[in-house]
Amino acid sequence: MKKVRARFKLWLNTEEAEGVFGDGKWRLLKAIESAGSLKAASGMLGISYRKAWGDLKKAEQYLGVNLVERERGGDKGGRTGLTQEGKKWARVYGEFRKDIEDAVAKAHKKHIEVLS
Amino acid sequence: MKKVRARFKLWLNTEEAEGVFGDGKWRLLKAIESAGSLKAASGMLGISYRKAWGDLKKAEQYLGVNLVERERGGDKGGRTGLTQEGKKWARVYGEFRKDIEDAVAKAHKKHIEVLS
DNA sequence: TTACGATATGTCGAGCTATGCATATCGATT
DNA sequence: AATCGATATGCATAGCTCGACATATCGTAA
Repeated sequence: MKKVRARFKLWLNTEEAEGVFGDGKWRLLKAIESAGSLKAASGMLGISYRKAWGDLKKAEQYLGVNLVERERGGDKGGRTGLTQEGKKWARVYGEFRKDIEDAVAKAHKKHIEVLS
Repeated sequence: MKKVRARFKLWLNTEEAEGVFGDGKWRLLKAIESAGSLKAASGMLGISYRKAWGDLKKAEQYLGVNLVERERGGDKGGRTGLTQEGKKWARVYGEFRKDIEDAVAKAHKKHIEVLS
């Protein structure tokens, strides 16, 4: 048997929609926080602005939470930053995800590695 | 904030290929075990025979393990059942997955539900 | 008031995955 | 040897997601 590594994907659903939050949107929030704009954030993550914008809209719409505050115009064109709610979501989801990451590593050692 | 449920996806990679085993292939093994044939198993799972066959081939090829024993011909046309290795994989992966499922439920309670 | 750069949003096409369909092969039973 | 139903496998198509492209809008500073 060859050596295998475990991978996982984590996300949140509401009754109306699937994938309203997950690793991608979590990374997006963190990137927005450090970059100060949606455009810069999408560039950092290597995804299209179009997708980043759509992801953000979906998350806010279906969670029913304002994650970011947006400003249009101005000499810098505009900006996007996290609201308090957005910061909370970034932090809480990060902790949630970390717990799962640890659990996967632990379970992999316990169950899968012993097969080798 | 609306009510959210956590979902996850789990899979295994080798150095050569991604997704060589995971929930889908695990369910396939279990279905083969109870159905006694690949055709019946794919029907049970609501996936095409073509996909079930490809998934099985991929898993065996990249794990380097014979998961099933196949028989062609005969009055019943043929059959497919699990090898000892296949049964072990079905069991071990099931336990692995269960640990993660529990961890996700627990972490969801701990981190996400409190946001409501 | 003009210019600039980011937000906002629709649309078409590319890439990937699964499905449907077609065919070939196999072998115990009749 | 003829049959039957499952395995084995290629290919063309449908469906879906994401990205590229195209605009429109906004508001401060020069």
